[in-house]
Amino acid sequence: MASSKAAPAIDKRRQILDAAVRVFARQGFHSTRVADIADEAGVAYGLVYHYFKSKDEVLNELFSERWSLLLAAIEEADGSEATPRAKLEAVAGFIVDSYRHDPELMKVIIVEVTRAANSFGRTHLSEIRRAYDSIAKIVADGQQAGAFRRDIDPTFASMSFYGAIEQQLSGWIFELIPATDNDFAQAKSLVTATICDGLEPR
Amino acid sequence: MASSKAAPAIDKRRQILDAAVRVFARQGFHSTRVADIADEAGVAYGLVYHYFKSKDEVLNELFSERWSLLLAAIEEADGSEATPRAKLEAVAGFIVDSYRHDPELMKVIIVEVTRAANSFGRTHLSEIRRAYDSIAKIVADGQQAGAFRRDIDPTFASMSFYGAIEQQLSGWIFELIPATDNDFAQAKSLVTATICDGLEPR
DNA sequence: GCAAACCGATTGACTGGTCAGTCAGCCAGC
DNA sequence: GCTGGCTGACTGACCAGTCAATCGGTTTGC
Repeated sequence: MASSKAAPAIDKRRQILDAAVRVFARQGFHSTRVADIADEAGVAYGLVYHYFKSKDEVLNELFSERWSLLLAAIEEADGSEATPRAKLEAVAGFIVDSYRHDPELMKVIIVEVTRAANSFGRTHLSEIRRAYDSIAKIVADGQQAGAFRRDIDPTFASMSFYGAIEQQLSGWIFELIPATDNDFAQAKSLVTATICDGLEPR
Repeated sequence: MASSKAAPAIDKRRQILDAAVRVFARQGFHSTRVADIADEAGVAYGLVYHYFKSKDEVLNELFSERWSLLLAAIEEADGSEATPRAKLEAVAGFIVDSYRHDPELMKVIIVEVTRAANSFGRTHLSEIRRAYDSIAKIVADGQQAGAFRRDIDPTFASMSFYGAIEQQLSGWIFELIPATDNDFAQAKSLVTATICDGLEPR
């Protein structure tokens, strides 16, 4: 082969993960056979089990890789000097950009984990919760600083904010609403505008 | 037996549907065996196939029964003389009450259909979309009437509104947030307050 | 009245097909 | 010639859906 020395092991592992994203996005986790992943990756069936304990572990790895980035992004926004509103906008922006950058991966994460209460959602509940909690903290600090009204529970606001964004992504995933670069750009500011300013005129 | 003439057929069918809700809610659709449904309903395995073409059809029936009520409720709200904001509040109220009244059924519908893009979501996409569209219409009419600002796309607002509510239900379903009668009552008004007034003080 | 034919509801053992995961060995590079 | 990444045929378990048989109530014929 062309590549001679660099550990091919890591390449193959990555190859399998990337292939899994494509196949999971196309067929969904449940109707994906391990053979489909191996085929898509161009490796032998058994190699999947060389790198991963099970089919589940492939999905777990995909989720954890990405979710940790999201958690880091939220915490970075929270730690910044920006206004609470700008912090929320940064979070929304990160999520939208994640989708723009790799829609298939985000589709898999949302459809198979985040929204799958009975299967993988259970497994990753604590990681998912951490995201909600961090967003709630941004809101609570905003209330403390007088930037947000105090009669809305921060946890509640956090769920609404995250729910609104995820529903947008779902709309794109389901192809219920158009998903052009322009829509992505709009979504970032509109989510924040809706949640912070409200639908009623000021 | 005590009951003599009334068709027991219909009872058994209902019995199977009700049992299916419980089992689906407990184990999820995918890890539910048809035998589990039959056992829970106290009927023979084969009877499930007497009343339903397949395991899928049981879930389809459960979804359609409930979703048609939701669509009717949204359209009734839309047709009323209330303010746009009150219409949204009525929709939120209906959904929250649905959960309060039968959390297991709502759990099944949300987890297995509404949020399952790759399986049943696909099948029922047009029914789901109809709900989003009806909510968008309420928003659009509100904009027309000057009650809502016009720089937020009605489809976008509809997704945010519905997403915020569904995320609340998900929080209850996942047991991430408390679900007392008081929380239900609060949620109804807070969703509308958040979406219509926004987080920032007026 | 009564029995026989009838018929839909009900039963549950069985089958065919599907896959996740195993494992015995191959071979490329050192 | 050894090591470990790599191969893919194989197996055991699982389960949706089938179907032949039974049950129990109703109708028909006399």
